[in-house]
Amino acid sequence: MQDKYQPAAVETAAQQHWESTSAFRVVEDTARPKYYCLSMFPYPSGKLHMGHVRNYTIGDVLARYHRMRGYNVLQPMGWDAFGMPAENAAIQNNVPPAKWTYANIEYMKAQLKRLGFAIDWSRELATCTPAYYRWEQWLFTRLYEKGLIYKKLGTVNWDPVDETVLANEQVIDGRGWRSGALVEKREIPMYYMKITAYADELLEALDGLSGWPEQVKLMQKNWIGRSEGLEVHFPYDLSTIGKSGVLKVFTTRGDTLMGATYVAVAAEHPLAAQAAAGNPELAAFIEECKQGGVAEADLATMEKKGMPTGLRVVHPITGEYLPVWVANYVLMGYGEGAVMAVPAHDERDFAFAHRYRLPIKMVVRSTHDAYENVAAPWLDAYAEHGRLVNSGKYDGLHFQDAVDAIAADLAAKGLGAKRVQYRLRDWGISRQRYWGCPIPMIHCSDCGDVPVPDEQLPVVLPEDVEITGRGSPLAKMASFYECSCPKCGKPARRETDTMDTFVESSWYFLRYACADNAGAMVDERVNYWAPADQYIGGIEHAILHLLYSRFFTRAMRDCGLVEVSEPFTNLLTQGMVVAETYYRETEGGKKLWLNPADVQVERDERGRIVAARLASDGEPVVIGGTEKMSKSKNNGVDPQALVDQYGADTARLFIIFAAPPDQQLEWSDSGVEGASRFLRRVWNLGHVFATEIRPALPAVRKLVAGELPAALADVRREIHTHLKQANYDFGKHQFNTVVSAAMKILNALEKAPREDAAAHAEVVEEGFSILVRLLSPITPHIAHALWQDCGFGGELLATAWPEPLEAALKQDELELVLQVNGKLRGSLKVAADASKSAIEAQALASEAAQKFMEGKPPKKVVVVPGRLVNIVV
RNA sequence: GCCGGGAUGGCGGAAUCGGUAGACGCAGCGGACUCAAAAUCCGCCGCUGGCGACAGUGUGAGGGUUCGAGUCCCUCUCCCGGCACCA
Repeated sequence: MQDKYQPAAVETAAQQHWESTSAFRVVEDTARPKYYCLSMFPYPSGKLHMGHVRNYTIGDVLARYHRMRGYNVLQPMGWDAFGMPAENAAIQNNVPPAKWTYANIEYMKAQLKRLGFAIDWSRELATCTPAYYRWEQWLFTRLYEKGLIYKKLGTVNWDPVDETVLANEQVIDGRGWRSGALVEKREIPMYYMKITAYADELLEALDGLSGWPEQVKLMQKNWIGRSEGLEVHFPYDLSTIGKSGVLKVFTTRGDTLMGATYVAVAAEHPLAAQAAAGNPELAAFIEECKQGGVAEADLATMEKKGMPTGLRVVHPITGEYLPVWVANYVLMGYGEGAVMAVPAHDERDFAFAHRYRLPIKMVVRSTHDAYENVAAPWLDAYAEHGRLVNSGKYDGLHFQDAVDAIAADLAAKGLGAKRVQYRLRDWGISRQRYWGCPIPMIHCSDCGDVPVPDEQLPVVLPEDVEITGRGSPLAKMASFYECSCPKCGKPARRETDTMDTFVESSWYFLRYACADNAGAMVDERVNYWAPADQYIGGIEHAILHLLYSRFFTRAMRDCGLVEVSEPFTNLLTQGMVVAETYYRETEGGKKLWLNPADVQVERDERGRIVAARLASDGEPVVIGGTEKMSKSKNNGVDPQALVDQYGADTARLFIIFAAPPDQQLEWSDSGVEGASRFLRRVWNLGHVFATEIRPALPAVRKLVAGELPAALADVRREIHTHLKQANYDFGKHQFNTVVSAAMKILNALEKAPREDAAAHAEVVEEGFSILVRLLSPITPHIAHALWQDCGFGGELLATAWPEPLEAALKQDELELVLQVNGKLRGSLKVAADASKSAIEAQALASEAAQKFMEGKPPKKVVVVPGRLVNIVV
């Protein structure tokens, strides 16, 4: 055994051992409980970043811990390999997306291996390979035939200069990021997945997900947004619209129908187009509404504007004429593209009506005393439920009765009914991009849209393509889109859109179960492994990715492919990795971001940071605050450099110790030093144990006989107490305090008295073997080496997890806190089995109590067993 | 704008059911070892007052419930994540 800790040698040896024994390759085994430990697969962006290291370290800790608990553990890994960055890299560096992606995968895979994760690499998959996406295409055609995929118009960001569709991320302040052109909304035909068909099930099933964080379930619930309300039909006014018909709206405030004073439609609504035909001013306004991107955050924060159309509709109850307005805040993609406006009881309508001097009619009297009329400014009370006024026959009815009565009257007239509406919209999956899974459809002028037949799958994405950033590459490749109709054989055109990359990530976790099957999407092995027992990934995926995956699992269930409905039993959402930022302002007022590695900080005598300087020139820099590690802020710490300098175990230990998994992790170079120092101390104790302490072990063990000297019994109790705490913390995934417990155990072992060498050796042997096992999921390499070198016996991976022993934990005397009037005034030693009244008597008699009671009689004495005594005077 | 979350020493964080606030670590300060430095080891370390014993005070701000609140309730401030084409 080396007397100094040499991480590189230790880690290479351990990794070679695991490799040569295929330690992490796993097959189905019904004799043991299975544990499918899944981490979100990475996008192969080039190099691993700290977020990846954190994610996979947490996953690995769980995987290794459960393995020692006796589970049959699967921990797979793959690559979310389609996506925009590959196209951007292609434009920038003139590298084909496929080549760029595969090179990145190769590099990042080597990095993952260097970190020692217990991954079954035989199941590795990359979504950009035909072997993977052919099954996505196959499923697409099944879902299309089931009616779960359909085509309709969708709104996209259009860059008129580059003639291309932009992602929301590529629209900056309403302009295209490359061209700088003003972005417009444009409607194009797209394929949609009918996730709304599962809206109710996705919502209801949230209650059963006891292993998910409440906040994630709440976000999903609000995202699905089930609301009960009324669909109301406003008949067209023939004299202004010139034809019969009805304008449909949905409202959750059917009780306020009598207060509706106008209706508003989206700029793309047919009535808006009709009115604009003879009204240049309105046509100009509609054009204006089309400017800007489609991101909801932008739409929600922009100034609410509108214009009258001159058209009217008829109020379905009163028969009054209501004006039809075009408003920029009404969206064609939501519901019917029209809303009824009740300015007296809706904040947005209230502001709009004030701005355009539209009538405001109060129809609900709230419980709010001051609420007699709806005067500006807006009060939240205006939106309360209450009894109706100014509503004719409905006066006096409260919310639910009013909705019921109005719904009944609307139904009698055929002008509306109660309806459930979801905020959730169907999932538009068409992308006008190259680096994605081709949508397997063929457009024939005679037969219409025809799915590609199974025997023609996969539709292979050509890899010899030129990426320019203008237009859609596939739409320019005749060799790709020219084809013949599978039905009639005539020349036809292949669909040139690719799928949203969220589609690949919606089922990869099922494919891991049988990644080697070239003949089917999934096979019976999926029913052994699914659902994943633990899923680990960033909180930023709380809604979209997780909801799509839940939907996809159900869609595949209904195609008979899997038995389960929920893909992930337990969910752990990890926090971000953040680091300090530093910058200098250039003459143009731009910020030049400097990497923390190149900056030295100055501290005052208390250790507070007072200034920072660039190491290379010694001149000051501005301290910019902590932010998420990113390229743009240049505050990333390269995991590779960290592993090269300190080793994988130190990197893993620091990441686990620095913060609980679900909170943000603040990078700290000195914290890494501390982690490294701790591992050196562990190694040193291991070395001392193997060379000096172990030979002193007695032939007959006193641990078993219970004859330890009192001081060593205390050390042993402390170790088992920390172990108990660590096991509890493991259960709630609070791994940072598991490390704390390990540190406390090491402190206790180092300080254990050595007078009785034989008894000391026994306590250290037991305690150190606990420490090594406790650390093994977190720092597996050093644990592997120490387990061998200390002669604890057998393969560490196959060793059982340690459990605290009741005999070691037993205590005769407890120390209680003594309070007088809730203030800490002393402590109290009591027998472990003392009764409440005995404790009370002992407390009252104590010197500290006498002193602070100042002779007054006790009014009340609170005794919390094992904790404290509080005397109230 | 809407939805969700967070705030505890100089810093990261701990405190399990409402029961000793600051475990563990980092930084800092003092000391030992050393020719010296690094490494290592020992001690101190929330804030205010006090030589000290000790006292007061303290978990983003303000109120409340309780014998007792970091923890529960109400109001507010700031920061972070998501908002359907970043992944």
